[in-house]
Amino acid sequence: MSSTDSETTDSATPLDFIRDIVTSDIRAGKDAGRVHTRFPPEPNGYLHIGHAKSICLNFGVAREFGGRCNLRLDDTNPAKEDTEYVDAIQRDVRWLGFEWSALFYASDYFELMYQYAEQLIRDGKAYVDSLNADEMREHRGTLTEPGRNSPYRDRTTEENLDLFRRMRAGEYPDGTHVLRARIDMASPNINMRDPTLYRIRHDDHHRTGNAWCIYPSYDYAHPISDALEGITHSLCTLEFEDHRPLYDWCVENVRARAAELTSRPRQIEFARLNLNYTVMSKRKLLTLVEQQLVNGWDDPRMPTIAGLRRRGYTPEAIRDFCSRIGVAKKENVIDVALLEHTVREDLNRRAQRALAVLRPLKVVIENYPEGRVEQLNATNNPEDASAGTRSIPFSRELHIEREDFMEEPPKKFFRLSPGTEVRLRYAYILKCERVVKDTAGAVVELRCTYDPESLSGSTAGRRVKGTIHWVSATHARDAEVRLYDRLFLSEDPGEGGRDPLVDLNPTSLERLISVKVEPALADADAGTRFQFERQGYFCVDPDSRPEAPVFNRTVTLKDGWARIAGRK
RNA sequence: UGGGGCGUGGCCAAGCGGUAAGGCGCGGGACUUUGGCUCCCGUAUUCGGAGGUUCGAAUCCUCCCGCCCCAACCA
Repeated sequence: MSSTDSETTDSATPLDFIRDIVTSDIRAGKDAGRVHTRFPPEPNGYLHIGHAKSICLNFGVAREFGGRCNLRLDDTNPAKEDTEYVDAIQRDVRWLGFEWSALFYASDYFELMYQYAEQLIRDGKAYVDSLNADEMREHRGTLTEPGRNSPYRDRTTEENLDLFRRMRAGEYPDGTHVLRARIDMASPNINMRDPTLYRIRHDDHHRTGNAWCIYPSYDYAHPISDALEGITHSLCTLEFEDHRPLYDWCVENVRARAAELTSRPRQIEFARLNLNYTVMSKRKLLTLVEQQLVNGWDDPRMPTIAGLRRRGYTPEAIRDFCSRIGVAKKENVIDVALLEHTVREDLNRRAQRALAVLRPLKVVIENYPEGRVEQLNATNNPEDASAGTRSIPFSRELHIEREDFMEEPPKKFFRLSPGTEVRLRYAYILKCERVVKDTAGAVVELRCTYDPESLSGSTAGRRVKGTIHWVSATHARDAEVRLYDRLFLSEDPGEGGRDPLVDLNPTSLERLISVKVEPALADADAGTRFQFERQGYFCVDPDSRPEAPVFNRTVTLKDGWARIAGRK
């Protein structure tokens, strides 16, 4: 396996308990020193940032130890799965910078799994049960009481085989029979109380069509898939810890009769990622999409890989995030500020700078000649000299940011107010002489003067406290900007079992439709990222057209002024 | 009242018997034509609690407390 993106930008991956285990396994000569992992998503939704943690772990471990990592679509439940999802999953894994050693589907193994199941029956390790779901639940017992054997538990091998074959042949409707492992109905581990191996589902499968009407359960399909692929370390999340004895049971009992299964994969569990102000379950994300509370799986407010991509996140930032959060067994809730920090850090060194005025306020420079236009020199990226410079037009009428002017400024306000001066970025020092208001008293225009001797870079050496961005009114292009805020107001949406939807942030999306941007911006391709100086990082949305450019705000810049102002 | 896990600063996380790394966040300062970036400095006398072993314990032992997961023919 390999990584398609530069790895040098990622900070060194720290060791964690899983890498410790792999290291000692190699040292002990297990699996002849082979390391083989797999990333096994179910194609029933889009991948999210939590999956990114698993992807980075599985592909990362394989890469670091010279091993392999498969992508396996765990498609054992036709009712929920769809090819749209299998395509999206592959696209997102690749975009994150990983390439699988091999691509498999659990459904590739349906015939083999079926044969193994028949062998289990012949070995007396599985039986067909004809209890319905309710009856099965009653027989299962409770957390503190053992279960009771099903009256069908002691059917003969011949009867079980016959029934199972007829299940496959489609002779029975959904829910009438299941194949169960014969383990121990009194086990203190409920997962070992004769778990279901196969159920009847007369559903078309996205890959196998109508070839099957019985489908293996996760608990049966997963260990066998791992064993068939020669997986050595099967990494999954904590909630499967209780399933490990069953995982081992399947591997052992199937291996005993299947010479081709040479490997004995080991399941290791780690804590899934949780992010504050975010929901992470595919079920909840599906609800947001279906109820149209967001604009699809790739809505920039979604924690999906597709959403983050459209929002302007880079694969490098996401990988860096995943390496910083660590891998452990402790339940965790990562502060979304860490995710934001990793994009800022990445984009700060990569994104070209630009001037854009989100909420324009008109400025007329009374002592600047009418009709005159100067081309001023601007730095494309102060963090990267090779990014070069560009020229931007300056003229008598400008737009500045409304919030950069205050008629009655508080102390420490270093921007524009009546009678004060600011530097116009890359241009001159500007002084506010007069405020023009409409009949309602709202400020509609500023009449200003400039200091012709103060051009940026000149030797005048005069300094003012503040610098603001601007754009020439006659040259500016109009654009739409979409400002995103967190989707949920609560740090823990749905906390205490309430509906997470009541925690939705009603203003998570704000569209600004008359943003003024410097001319060159309008022609940028979808996906291009910029820093709008003093504002944040923005990314050209796929909806963007040259005559109607659209930018998504990826993340704001850190705002020291907001912090100071907020204290008062 | 069963079983499986987990408890180190606000959030993560190293640590594996020799005297608490690092990151994010937060606070202060320097620098600054982005109130960005960068750079300094500060931020756990203590590791869920109580006992015990030891010259020495976050690390070993005992008991206790708290939190999470498991009773789908989901994964």
